[in-house]
Amino acid sequence: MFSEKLLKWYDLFKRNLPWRTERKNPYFVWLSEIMLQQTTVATVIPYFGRFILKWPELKDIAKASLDEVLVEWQGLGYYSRARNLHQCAQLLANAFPQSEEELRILPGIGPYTAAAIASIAFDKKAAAVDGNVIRVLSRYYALQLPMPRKEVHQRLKKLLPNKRCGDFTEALMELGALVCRPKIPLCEECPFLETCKAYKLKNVESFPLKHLKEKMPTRYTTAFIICRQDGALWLRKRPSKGLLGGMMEVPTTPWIEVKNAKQKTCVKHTFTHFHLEATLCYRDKPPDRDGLWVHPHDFKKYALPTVMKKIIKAGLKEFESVQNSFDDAV
DNA sequence: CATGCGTGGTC
DNA sequence: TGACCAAGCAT
Repeated sequence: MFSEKLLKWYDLFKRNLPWRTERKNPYFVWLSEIMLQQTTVATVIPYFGRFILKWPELKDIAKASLDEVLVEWQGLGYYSRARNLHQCAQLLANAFPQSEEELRILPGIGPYTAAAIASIAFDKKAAAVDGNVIRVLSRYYALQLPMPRKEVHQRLKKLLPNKRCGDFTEALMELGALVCRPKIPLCEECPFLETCKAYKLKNVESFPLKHLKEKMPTRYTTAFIICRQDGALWLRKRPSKGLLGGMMEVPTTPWIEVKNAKQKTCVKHTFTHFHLEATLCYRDKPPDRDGLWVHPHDFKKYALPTVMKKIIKAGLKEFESVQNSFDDAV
């Protein structure tokens, strides 16, 4: 029996992760699942710890402002998750629904997360299909489909146990993360070594089929380091939707795919679907009224995405050396 | 259904 | 250094 063998393995090898508490905490499960979307466990752990320290329960984060949530989320990426998290907390305020169907309609909760919360937090019989599960079952059944998600979902439903559904969901993902890894899978340590079709075919790593990706374009911009005599920097808030929605930034020229030959790239950063190269430009007066002065000491009060932290760091460093050489000269 | 949406680690 | 990857969702 698939589920029995998997659960036996899980009991022996599961990790102690901060959201895996003895008594199931739906708030912890929800928060961790949102954070773990497209994000590694190692990256999530410190963020999760800070969130539950600041907001121990759902009702606590429900009282927080979006800006407060974005400040704690800064650096984690995919900022729409933070906006949806905040909205979801406000909608619920008190408690989570327990069915996959009711969870599914909440902001930021899609098919995977709904099934994951229903099973992990409430032990409902729900099939949670994520990247791990697609990889594990694509290999186990040697699925040659280019888009195996639907097929994997059908197969997974038939594998679900009647007891310990939550553990089963976590176990399958844990197997994918620790043993049935994308690269260099540890097949010798896998409980399904003898029944895995991909292993029998001796090409485990070729599953699931990966489609070639288009090369990412590079966009170019000039970022303005607008620094006042007292060291304060001019920042503004980005529009609430889209790329880095609701986060703070230094003013920049439009990000376009045309390189200005004369300018020298100071900061490079890669986003989901393009590279960015930024040139720095120094000013002492803001271009308009859209923004505010922020002292470096107060940066932590504002939600700055990693790309802007890089630009500001490079900008202030450069500014300092310019100032110092000026000071030396006089 | 394809595209937009971050970041840090790894090889 | 750069390409690829990691517990998806919204539109």
